[in-house]
Amino acid sequence: MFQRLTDYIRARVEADDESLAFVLSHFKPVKARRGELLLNFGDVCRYCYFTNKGAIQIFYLDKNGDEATRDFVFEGTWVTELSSFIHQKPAKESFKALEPLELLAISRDNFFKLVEAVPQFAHIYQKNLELSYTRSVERIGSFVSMDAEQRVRWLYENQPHLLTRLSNKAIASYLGISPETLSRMKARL
Amino acid sequence: MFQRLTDYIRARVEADDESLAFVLSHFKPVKARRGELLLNFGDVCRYCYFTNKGAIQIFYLDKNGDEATRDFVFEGTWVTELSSFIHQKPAKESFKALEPLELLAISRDNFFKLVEAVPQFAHIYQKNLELSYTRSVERIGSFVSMDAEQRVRWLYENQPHLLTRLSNKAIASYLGISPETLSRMKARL
DNA sequence: CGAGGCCTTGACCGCGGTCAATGCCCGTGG
DNA sequence: CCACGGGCATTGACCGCGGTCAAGGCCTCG
Repeated sequence: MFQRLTDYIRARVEADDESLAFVLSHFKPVKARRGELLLNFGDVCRYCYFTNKGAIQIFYLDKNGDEATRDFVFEGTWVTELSSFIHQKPAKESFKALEPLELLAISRDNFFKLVEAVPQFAHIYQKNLELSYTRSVERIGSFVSMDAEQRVRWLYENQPHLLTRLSNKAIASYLGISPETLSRMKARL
Repeated sequence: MFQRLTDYIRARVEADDESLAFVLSHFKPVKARRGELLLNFGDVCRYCYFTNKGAIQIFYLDKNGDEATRDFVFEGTWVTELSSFIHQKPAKESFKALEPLELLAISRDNFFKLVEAVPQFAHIYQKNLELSYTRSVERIGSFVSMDAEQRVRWLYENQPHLLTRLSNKAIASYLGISPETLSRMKARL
């Protein structure tokens, strides 16, 4: 249950058994079925999750009620609606299980207690913020500087694993294009 | 010269005079003229800047060689190409002075030395990462879930100060639309 | 003054969205 | 075991949002 998170931590920081156990003790296992909503926009995001297994779609609803994907999350990474999580205010995004999920959940208070108390945990948090921010910046760049075809090419070259694991519909909404357009472009490449 | 940064720090953390002076001693003043490039994509981003005065455009070049704006930065905030700054590898973005600039620059090594040595500085860095990431996430949401008109409206409602301070051309490239389209939409609102 | 850049407006066009039809896959129940 | 239904992928036809091109006016700065 905690094996993956243990490996994750040990791969990133030096941690004695006691600190590690202390950190792990603040997480509790959570499961979700395919299609289940982990977070519904409008609700407060009470937890930060470490993903043991599965795939999650983070999305907005556009004016037509269609899902507009902000990001995907897979095993070995974290997921939370940071703004909602930090300030415990209503979330603007929703999380949906695209596959059966095994997660480890930690509450806001416990999370920041660990950040204060365990320097290694603060370090992991900092590195994650840096990485998440850097990825977001790249993604913004793709929207302001590329057209639909260039973004599809970019996905093929930089995130090919997404193509094999996710539905066309999900990928299209991630690229900000319609499923039909993605289908046509795949046929042309 | 250091007044604004001093105020900025004091407003965010408790810091004795000695720590504060220690932090400030790692920054050096930099000026730039309107139109000057602070960073050219392909070069390594050697500094993180605190903006005392002025406005900066962070942009990519699209396939036509036009500027595609990832973000704007004004006095009282930080600017760096984080990925390039951390790993000292070539930057994908460029920075341009839209107004005469007064900056305070700190090198990568000094920056992370302060993060390690001064808890208050680490805290400010963490809060900034959280805020920057949160803003980026919102911006990605605007691209996947809104059309051009909705993004213009969003700008009017959430960032009206941009409209008075920046050229239409710059704002259009920030919204991912052409200057002509922005001009037409402004006429209709 | 003149040159260059920006804003605005009009005319045109093409990328990509929408709508609809078809076929496939797969889960569910008779 | 097969029939049925729902969701997704694909393809074609059509259309509209927004980009491109061009012209004219204005402002700034050399």
